[in-house]
Parts: sequence; C-alpha cells; structure tokens
Amino acid sequence: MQTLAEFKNLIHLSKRQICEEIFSENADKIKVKKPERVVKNLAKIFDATLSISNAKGFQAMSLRDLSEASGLSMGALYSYFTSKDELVHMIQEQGRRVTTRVLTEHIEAVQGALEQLRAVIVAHLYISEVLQPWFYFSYMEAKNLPKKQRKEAIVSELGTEKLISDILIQGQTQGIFRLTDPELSAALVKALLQDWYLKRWKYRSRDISVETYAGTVLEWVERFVLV
Amino acid sequence: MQTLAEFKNLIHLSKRQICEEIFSENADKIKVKKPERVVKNLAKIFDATLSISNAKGFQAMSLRDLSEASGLSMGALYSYFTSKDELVHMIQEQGRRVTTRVLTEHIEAVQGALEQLRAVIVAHLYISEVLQPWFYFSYMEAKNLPKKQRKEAIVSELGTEKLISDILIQGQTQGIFRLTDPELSAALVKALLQDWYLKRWKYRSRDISVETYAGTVLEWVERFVLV
DNA sequence: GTCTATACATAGATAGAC
DNA sequence: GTCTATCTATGTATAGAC
Repeated sequence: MQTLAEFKNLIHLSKRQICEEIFSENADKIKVKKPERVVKNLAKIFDATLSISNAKGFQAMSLRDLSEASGLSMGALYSYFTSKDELVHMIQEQGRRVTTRVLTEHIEAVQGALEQLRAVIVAHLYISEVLQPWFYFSYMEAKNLPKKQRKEAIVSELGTEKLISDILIQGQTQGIFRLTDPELSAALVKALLQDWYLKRWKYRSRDISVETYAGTVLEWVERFVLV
Repeated sequence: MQTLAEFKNLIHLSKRQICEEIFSENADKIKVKKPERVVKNLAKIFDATLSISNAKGFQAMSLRDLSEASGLSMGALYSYFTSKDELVHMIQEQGRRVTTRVLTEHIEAVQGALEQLRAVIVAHLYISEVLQPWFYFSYMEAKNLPKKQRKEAIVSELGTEKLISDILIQGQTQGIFRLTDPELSAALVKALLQDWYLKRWKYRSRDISVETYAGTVLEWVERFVLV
C-alpha cells in the first residue's frame, strides 16, 4: 500500500499552486491584479476561513473575525471577493476540482477491479488527510449554502460514490466481487472514508495514522466484497 | 431481527412524553406554569428549531424565523427559554437522555457478546430513525456550541462508542470475536451507524429501509469480527 | 400568557482618504 | 492596494400593554 508520503510526492499539491488556480479562475472578480500578492493573500484568507469556520461555523464567522485572523482589513478583504457567499463558493469549487482530479488519476493508474477499489479508497483517505480542513468544512457547511451551491455539493457527493459503485459493479461482472447491492455497499465504504476527516480529533488522540486507518478499511471492505 | 415497528412499540416514546420530561427538568427556567400548555408549545418550538436548523443551521436561524415557524411571538418564545443557547441546551440534554436509556436497555435485554452487538447496532439505527432530526442536529451543531456543551457532546459520542467497544472486547475474551483493535473497530461501526441519519435523504431516495440498512451493517460487522 | 414595539449590539458591505 | 470610518439591515433580547 502506498504511504501518505509517497502520495504527497506524487500529487505535487502545494497551497500556492491551488491559490494560483483559484486566481486564474476568478481573475474577473478579484480587484487586485498583482499575482504574487493575490496568491499570498488568498492563502491567508482561505486558511483563516477554514480554521474559524471549522471551529464555530461559517455563518458564525464574522468578516471582522476573518479580518483579524487573516491580517487584512475588512476593506481589503472585499478586494478578493464581493460577498461572503462568493468566498465560500471559491473555496468549494477549488476543493472539488482537486479531489476529482486526484481520485480519477489514481483509479486510472491501475488495472483490475480490486486494484482500483484499493486505489480509490487509499487515495480518498490521503487526499482528505492532506486537505482535511477543506473536507470537514465542505461536509459541515454543505446544507447551509445557498441553493445552487448546495446542489453542486450533492452532485459531488454522489459523484465520488459512483466512482466506487462503478468499480464494485465491474468487479461483480468479472466474478471477483459478490454483492447484493453495489450502491449500498458503495455508500457504506464512503461512510468509512468520511469518518476519517470528520473525526480526525478522535483518531489523532488515539495515535491512529491514516495508513493504519486505510489498512483497516481495506480489510473490512475486502472481507465483504471478495468472493 | 427486530423490526422498526416492534421497536417503536417497545420504547413507548411519544413526543408528548419527551416534552413533559423536559418541562419537569427545566421548570425553574420556564415562566409558563400550566403543564398542558407548556408541553404543547415546547413541542412546537423544538420541532421548528430542528427543522429550520437542519435546513440552514442553528446559528442562521433567527428568533424571528423561529417565531414564525412555531406560531409563537418572539415575546412568548422567551417565556420558554432565556436565550438561544439555553434552547439548544434543552434540546441536546433531552435527546442524549433518551438515547442512552434506549441503548443500555436494549443491550441489557440480551445475553452474549454477539447478541449484544446485534442489539446495540439495531437499537442505535432505530432510535436514530425515530429521532432523526435530533441526531442530525446534534451531529451538525456540536462544534458550534459553547464550550461546556461541546464537551458534553464529545463525552456522549465517546460514550456510545464505548458501549460498542466493551462488547467487542468481551466477545474477544470469550473467543467469539477476533480483532486487532477493538476501539478502532468500534469507531468504524459507529461511522456506519451515523451515516444512516446523516444521509437519510440519500437512502430515502433509493428506497432503502432502515431494516435493510441494519441487515447490511450487521452482515459487514459480523463478517469482520467473527472468528 | 401572549402580544407589539422597541432597545441595543453586531452583522455585511461600501466610500473615500491615503 | 489597503486602510478607517460609516451606512443600513438584521440579530437577540426585553418592556409594558392587553
């Protein structure tokens, strides 16, 4: 099984690079034009947003809180987004893009249903480890978002689940897996994957590493799906 | 396996009864004195609170929202609680009391580790089905609560998990179960239990009944823990 | 017991100086 | 580009009539 360190090397996912992507996607809405400055300040803004929101909720985070934590004045903040809703949208959009890319790349890198199942499980756990604040935020705030963004979140949730159920179905037609309901099985796998980033405080306090967790999930799933 | 209908008959859990308990626990803080009236209005207030909060978040629910949805004026609301924090505390407290009672009763009703494991899994799924809005609320809002209440929520989370891990350990010493890490296994079981009430929209849209879900979880868990 | 009216604080957002 | 000062809306909570 791939380790987290190997995974990190493979994906080259720097905070800087993510913010650069966000900048180029939202260049029209961001009033500041000097790329280097934008990237630096966006990183501060996103970090602070995730940190405060994950502690007490996005709605409860005032822009004065954000101003203080990010080190930018309220006026300056509004040079990087035009409303609180737009801020959360930028964050959501970018996290989804990265996640989808990483998962599909890891699935396509290997052959065979069992290998692909292992790949998607491990990749999901590792990417949620690397981007834990984003995953937690995304899960917890989804229901509080404006309607359009809520829809996007649901599509995304079902999308990753379909990656898993497709693999399960493929394995079943190949005679490798045996399942009564691949969709339900995929949902349960997803639940195990999500618990990692939802309860990270618990696993950390028990010194459970993501590799240990991944190993256990793989055992559970394989014992259930394999013929 | 017990059905949901049988479970409901067994626990005699009426909304009315729950609100009566809340009343007697908080008689000092509630200004209205006529029991019948209090119970009726508390039910309206709690229903509306859970419904609005689960749609857009407790913090985003204004007391004007709550006033409109419950049919009570803002002034009247404050006859039943003295602050928004106290309202959420009443709700949390009561749900926890009911849940703990139901789970321990169901565990103590049967003998043997495997039977107890089955009992706690099914009971947890069923009680979270009956009180779904409360479970969802409790999970989603826990991190946004004031410090003292947040602690209580964590204690409660770890408490139910310990019910499971104790059973696992007991089964292991009896030679019925084989596990490398009972605590981690209990955590994974809990994750599966929680997914039921966290994603109920998904399971409902797929016509998965709680009995079907319970059956699948039992299969997964048994295949993993049994020697 | 419940209502309406209102006090007071804090929220998001913007204008204009630098 | 960023700041301070400020506008307006909305929040929680309460007072006092009924």
